[in-house]
Amino acid sequence: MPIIQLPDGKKVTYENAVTGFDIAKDISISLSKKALALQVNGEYKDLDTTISKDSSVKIITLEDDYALELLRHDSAHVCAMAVQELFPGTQVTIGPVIDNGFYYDFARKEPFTEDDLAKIEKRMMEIVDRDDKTTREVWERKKAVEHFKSIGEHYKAEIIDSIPGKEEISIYFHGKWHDLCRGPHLPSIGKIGKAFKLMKVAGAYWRGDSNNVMLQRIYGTCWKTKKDLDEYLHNLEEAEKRDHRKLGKTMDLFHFQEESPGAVFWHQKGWALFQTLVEFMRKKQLEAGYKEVNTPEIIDRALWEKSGHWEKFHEYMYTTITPDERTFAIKPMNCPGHCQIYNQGLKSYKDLPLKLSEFGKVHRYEPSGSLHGLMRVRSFTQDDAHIFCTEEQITEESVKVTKLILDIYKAFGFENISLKYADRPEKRVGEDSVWDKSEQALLEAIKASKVEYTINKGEGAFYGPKIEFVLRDAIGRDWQCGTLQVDLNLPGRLGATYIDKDGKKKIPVMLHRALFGSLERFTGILIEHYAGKLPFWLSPVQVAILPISEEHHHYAKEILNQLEKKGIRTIIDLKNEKINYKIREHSLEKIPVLMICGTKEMQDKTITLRRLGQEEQQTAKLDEIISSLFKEAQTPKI
RNA sequence: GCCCCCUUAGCUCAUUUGGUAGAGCAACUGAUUUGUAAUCAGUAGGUGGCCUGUUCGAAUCAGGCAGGGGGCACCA
Repeated sequence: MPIIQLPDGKKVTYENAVTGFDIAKDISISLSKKALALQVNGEYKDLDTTISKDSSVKIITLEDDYALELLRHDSAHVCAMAVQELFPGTQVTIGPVIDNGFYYDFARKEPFTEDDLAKIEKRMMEIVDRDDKTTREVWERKKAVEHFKSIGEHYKAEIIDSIPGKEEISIYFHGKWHDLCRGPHLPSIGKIGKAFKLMKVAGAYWRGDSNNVMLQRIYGTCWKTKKDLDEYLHNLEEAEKRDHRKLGKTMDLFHFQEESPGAVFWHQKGWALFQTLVEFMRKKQLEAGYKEVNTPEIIDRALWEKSGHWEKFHEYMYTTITPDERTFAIKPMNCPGHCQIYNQGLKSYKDLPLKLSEFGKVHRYEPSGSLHGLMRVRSFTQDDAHIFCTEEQITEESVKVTKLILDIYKAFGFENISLKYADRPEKRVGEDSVWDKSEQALLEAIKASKVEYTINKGEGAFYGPKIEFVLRDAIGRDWQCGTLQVDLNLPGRLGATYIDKDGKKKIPVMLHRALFGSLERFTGILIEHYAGKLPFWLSPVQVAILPISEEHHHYAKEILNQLEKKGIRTIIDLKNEKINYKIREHSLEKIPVLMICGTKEMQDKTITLRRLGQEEQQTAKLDEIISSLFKEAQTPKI
């Protein structure tokens, strides 16, 4: 006699065990038609699940958020069905739900082509029309393994083998087609509707391990309605428009070329932006008590052996052999260099914390397939610093670093920031007592920042725990930028010491920290965040002066002169073109301020100003406008 | 690094099955001297990523290399 409690608090007593479908039907016929699945005592189940014990039950319909997951999961199955109908002999592996859709990994010798994708999608539509009923069976493990082996599904058999003994092996049938699956699923395939689309084929390693064979992954997107699907596709197009690689070209900021893969050729405008960032960071760091230094790009292999980098990372290091047959490595990190500076002269506890910062250009031979515009390069500038301090100072310094990073991010309009905290991994160096202290210190820093955080258990570096700073951009993408790591290893290896109060030599703790990480990458993030429409202070060209006709050229040049005196980055357009043309051209270049001058302005010593993306104009006295733009050009206060 | 795809004028892109390339914008020249997102006309511009092969003939077919793109793996 199960008593079913519904979300509105109502309790219904049944004589016998009931299915979710029965419950829905008892509530209303319309609900039974809309019902997709169940939530029984918080767990999601199939609609036809039999309930024999007292339970609280919610009927899931398209209105629930969870419905989207069901739709996407079923779409993955339909994709697999379509593939196996069209390409017999293809083995299925896994097909989970992901953000915005699903994927399914297949094992097949011949690659899927773009045309195949269209065919598969068409077949999926037909399968949806067929509207096969879904049923669930629980199989005995051995039988399941043998069955899947017998039909040539070796990957499935392997998956079943690896499922923990306690769990039951559930097989879902959509008509004749069946798959090992945890579920739950929609009562019938037709319920997924047609708001889905296959997006792309890609390679993916079996079980995510690069030692394994490569499977073919088909990605798809799936939504509740056609409108949602269209909106998603539209958003993708919009995101493409702000791609920094595209904008970098059209805005004349930088380029790459094949002779130096993964290294940026900064054009004048891109470099102006880059330098503005550096200036800003330099100012903020000096204010925060950092001492800026600079260390060699190329250092003898021996030092990298001592620091441990050679052993762990030499395949990612560029090296060079000089005519005197010495092997040098081009620095992939700045920390050993900073340790050398620290080591000059005897340090006292009174010198700590010592904060050495550097805009250090580092080179890492990243795997070719990982390169991606400015976001992942082989040669980049870190806004790096190392804080040498005592164990007791870790907390205070970590709090300061966290605050500095958060403040700086906010200056760029990144309000949505989260932290990832990673604690001790299995393989590590250092005393557990020091790990206790370091982890504690980082956690305190996080709590003091009052920002949302997640814990990555066991994901810390072998030399210490770390915090990673993640910011969310204007279109909701997350970027991991800043990092703060406690290092219990390197100072000892490189012989860093200080004399403590008791007169004894001790090894300092080193905090590695980067605010943006790679300045190249951060520039890319900024370009995409602002969709190329950089704020005035960052814009490589801040003002374009557009005279109406030739008789206004003289006045325009006078304005240019005054703006340049104030350090405002200005161009003047003396082309023999109509004002419409000039406005269009410089708007497309995303110059934030256009100054138009004609006869009126020339007579009144005024200027007409038009801001990017706005149609309204503002006419005012020249000196007023210049002084207000000068203020706007200053780096933001934090 | 691995899988798939791509590489044609400065940029964006055409050239259907092999018969040695074409447009728009940009550039240049001339006319026009213009009031808030493209004035008109003309000129010039290409070893079709690179190499090798098949063929009477290759942008087109095959092989190799490089770079790029989408993923996977990697990211001290």
